[in-house]
Amino acid sequence: MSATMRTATWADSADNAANASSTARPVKPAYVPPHLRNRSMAAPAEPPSLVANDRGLGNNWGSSSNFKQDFGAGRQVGGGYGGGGGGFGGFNRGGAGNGRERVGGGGGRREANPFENDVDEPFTEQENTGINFDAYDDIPVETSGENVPPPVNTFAEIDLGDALNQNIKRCKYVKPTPVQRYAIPISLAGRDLMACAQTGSGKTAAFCFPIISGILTEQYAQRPRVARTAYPLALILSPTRELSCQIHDEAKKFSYQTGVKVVVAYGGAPITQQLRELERGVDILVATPGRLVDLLERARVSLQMIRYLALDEADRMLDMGFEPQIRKIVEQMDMPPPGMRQTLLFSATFPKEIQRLASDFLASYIFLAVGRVGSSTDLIAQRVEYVLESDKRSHLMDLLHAQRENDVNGKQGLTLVFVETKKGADALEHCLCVNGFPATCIHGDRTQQEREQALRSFKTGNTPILVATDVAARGLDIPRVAHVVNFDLPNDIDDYVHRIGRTGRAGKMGLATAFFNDSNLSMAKPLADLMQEANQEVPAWLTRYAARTPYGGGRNKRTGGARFGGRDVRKESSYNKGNDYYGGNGGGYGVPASYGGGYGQGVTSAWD
DNA sequence: AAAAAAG
Repeated sequence: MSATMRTATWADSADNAANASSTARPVKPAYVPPHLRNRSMAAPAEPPSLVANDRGLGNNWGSSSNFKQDFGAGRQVGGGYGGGGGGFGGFNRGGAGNGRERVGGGGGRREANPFENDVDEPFTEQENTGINFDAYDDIPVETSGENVPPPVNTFAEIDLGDALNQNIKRCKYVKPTPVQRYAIPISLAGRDLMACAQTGSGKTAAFCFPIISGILTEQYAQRPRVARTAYPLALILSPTRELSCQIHDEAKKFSYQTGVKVVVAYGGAPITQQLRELERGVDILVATPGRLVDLLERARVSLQMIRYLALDEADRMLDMGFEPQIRKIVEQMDMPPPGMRQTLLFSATFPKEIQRLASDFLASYIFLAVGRVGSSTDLIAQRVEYVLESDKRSHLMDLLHAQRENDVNGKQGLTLVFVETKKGADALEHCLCVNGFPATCIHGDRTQQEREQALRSFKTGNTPILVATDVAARGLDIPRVAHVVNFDLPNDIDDYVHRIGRTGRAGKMGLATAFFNDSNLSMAKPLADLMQEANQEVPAWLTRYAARTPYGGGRNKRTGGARFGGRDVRKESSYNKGNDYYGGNGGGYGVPASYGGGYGQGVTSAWD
């Protein structure tokens, strides 16, 4: 891919300049912005106490390098050290002392301020205030299970600790989202959780807050000191590299100045840097399954100290064939069994396979189902247009052109264009660029660096058009996507729902346009049904196609009633008896009989 | 059939 091929000719010179500078910027997770590099270099003689304050660890503790000095970095401290948490007064308020001393020993590197990057975002809170928080109140939520802790209405009601509360403020979170209102108290109560919710609903914070808070407040046994092996306390698994990066970025914000160390590991990037990060100590490890298995086999990571396990986008991971690797990680390595760890399982859909995973990985769990923020029902306007294959490109450019005319205050709304194949993505991107539309693309054949660069360039608005395969369909939270174009419709209505879910996020309106032609016949009925349910105008021609298409329309999971059939699977399994580490709960897996029929059409349509 | 992910 030559650079010129990806250079837009249409954007004005200022845009081009911005584009060039942005794309030249390295975007690896460990990237330290220049101003921070300068700062740490400019302050070599910074007094230890100031460093300690910076880490939020209280006045008496001294710098981490002092810590090393006083207690010997490589020495086994032994049982007597157990008092360390209290003895260092102020260190996380009586907490995790010895467990995190590896982290403290991390060499006194100054923690980069993860919020500094927010300034780089051209779209600031000014626009974020446009979030329609009232929309949250309409989101349907269901919980089930034994002794479900009541939801909270404000962050203040939850005791997350000062440091975390401050980071919540820095994140400008005003009010917990529905999934946070329910999931945080459940997790803080130590319960396992099976949650049906999508990214964009505030899911990441929902599982990060309790994990960070737990790491800060609980005592942990001394972590073993095997050379070059990292012992994280929490593991967060996600299906794609970009999603792992995104979770890592957020988790770093949430754990800023808490001393809790977050590390990300994923494929496609050089492993050496990740190994170095791991050696510096890790409390929370965010990873894609493949790279983690690699690290486990190299014995560079051990899971024996895991207290928290979170699986994000579990259905997606199964779709991608990760089940063997996930089972290996969770069941066949040295991870503590259910009940000895706290497990949080998140999935946008809830098919049988996920239920089975839940019964295998969770102990006495609480089930939580949350409707989408800005579900297709209300916040996404859906259009379908009949476009011949040969007309798609010019039709897309017409749309993009019209969109440009409509732009208010000079800012180009972001447009995400989904295509079926990687080759198709490259070709369309090239076509758009040649015709003066600033586009980039993301798919699995691009290098990880190119992928991250494309995403960044898109997010910042430098390249307001992103052509993508399904790598970007789920989970990625890209604010300000104004328009999702299904240039090629997927063959599965679920994929369609996920794709259009990239817009209309956080209570803002979104537009989704689909190009339909005779190669999409199998989608006619599911699409028409979905749009109908979402109170969208269904074109008469689509209704006619839908009527003509044989029932079922391909593998249409939405018509299947097997969503909750998994309950039986759970009953059949006898894991329950043997693994009930909670003792008192008598094996209640707690999905109520009433659950199956409990949802309105509009709600299920957002999940299935 | 295509996409994603370990190298």
